Amino acid sequence: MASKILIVEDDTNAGLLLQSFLTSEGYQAKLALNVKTGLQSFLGDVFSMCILDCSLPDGDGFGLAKEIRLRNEHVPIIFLTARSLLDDKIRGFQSGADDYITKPFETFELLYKIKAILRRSQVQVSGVTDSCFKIGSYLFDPKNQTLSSGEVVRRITAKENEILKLLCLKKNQITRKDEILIALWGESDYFKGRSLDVFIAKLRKYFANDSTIEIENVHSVGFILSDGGIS
Amino acid sequence: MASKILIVEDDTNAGLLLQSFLTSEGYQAKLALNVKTGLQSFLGDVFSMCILDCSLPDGDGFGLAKEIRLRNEHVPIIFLTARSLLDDKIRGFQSGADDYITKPFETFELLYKIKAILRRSQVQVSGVTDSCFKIGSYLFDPKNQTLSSGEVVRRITAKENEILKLLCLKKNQITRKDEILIALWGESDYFKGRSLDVFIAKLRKYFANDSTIEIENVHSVGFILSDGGIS
DNA sequence: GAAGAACGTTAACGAAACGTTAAAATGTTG
DNA sequence: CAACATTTTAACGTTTCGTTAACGTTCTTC
Repeated sequence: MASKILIVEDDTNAGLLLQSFLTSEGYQAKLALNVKTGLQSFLGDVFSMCILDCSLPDGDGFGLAKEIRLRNEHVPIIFLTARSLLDDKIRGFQSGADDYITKPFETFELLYKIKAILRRSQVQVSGVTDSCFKIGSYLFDPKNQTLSSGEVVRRITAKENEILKLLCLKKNQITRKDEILIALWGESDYFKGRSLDVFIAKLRKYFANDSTIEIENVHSVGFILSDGGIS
Repeated sequence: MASKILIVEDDTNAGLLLQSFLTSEGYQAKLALNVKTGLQSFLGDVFSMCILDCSLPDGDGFGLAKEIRLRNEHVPIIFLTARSLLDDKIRGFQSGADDYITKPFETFELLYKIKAILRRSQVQVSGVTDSCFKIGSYLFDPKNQTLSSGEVVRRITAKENEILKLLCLKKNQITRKDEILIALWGESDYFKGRSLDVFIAKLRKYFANDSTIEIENVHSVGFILSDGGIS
């Protein structure tokens, strides 16, 4: 699975160029144009690395780095500095950055830096990344039993967690009812079935804000979790 | 315990200057003047990081880096390049370097790079080494069984220590209850579980002064130690 | 379109889990 | 063994979660 990299850069030209370069190198690059959407993007997915411009229209990269650090202690952060001012570099490192690169930069230089940093942080990320599901605007972390949307993190119960995990493993496909019942209760009778219905209702409520997410029922067969978007 | 840094640099002036600077910053710096003594030094001790000059009298830093990599997959390597040639940088990264810095350099810039790289490589081995954990405003030293806040040092008991260590290793993540029970008692029954609850209550009391620290319960699953950061 | 089965949702109940304090048991040290 | 520290058990109040019941809606079949 390709590493996801978040780019926050207000210069659209430079941003798109960087994005297409990283994509061509086998990464999955997401571009945001300001602090606000940058943070939103960060909260809405799991990234292996962030590349932040120092100066942004609605603030600066340093503040954004701190916000990101608050939420994730380990994700590597690289700064893009227009000037090679020592002061900028130091501010970057103090905000929790791992490295910086001065514009204009040689793309291969950036690529090698990215590789070096990812190599070092891979062990860290791999444990968390593979276990997260993106469901519409929500992020589901079955390991921690959390369902987060932007700033809001909701901790769900063990049973809800197990059911949602099964639904996610077959996203956009039918998850058979008896399959869930056997997996969670070890047996499949009328009452367990009703219990499952209650849990489905609860999950639907959690996703009520996002109209693209649906848990459809397939009569007397099972349920389908679907979100309109591309995962 | 100071981090040991190996410097391999043939320009004695620059080498000594760098050595004394790093020493003044609290590191333990060893200086070697060529590839041969550099490798000897590396093999004769354990270093947290290597800083290599590109051009050396009896070879170059790239070859040395490869030799070092052969023996240690993980030790961070920083190159000093006289020129800012892209080619040199790429050769450096290909030899397994983590970063480079062009001479003449601002010492503080190097210092921050060193800090950033050490921070990242320390996290990796944190599961192995019994280093200290930072928990909010507290410092937890599992080796000495101490929990200190400012001037105040409290010695905690063996069981408290073990439990807190497990929680710290998974900070902001769920530590499963049965995992703790098996690790400490070798079995997981009702009474051991109640005992664990008592210890959790004690730990909570120790952290009562710092409202950012929480030991949350995840019903029938386990506990989460968190200090302000959002998981 | 009528009847029965399956589903959607809400609320209430009770069992199990948890939080905390104190006392009893166990271990340690001089 | 005596004084002390540590751990376990007991006890009691509080919280949480899963199940069930109840009632309404939708779907399927004849």
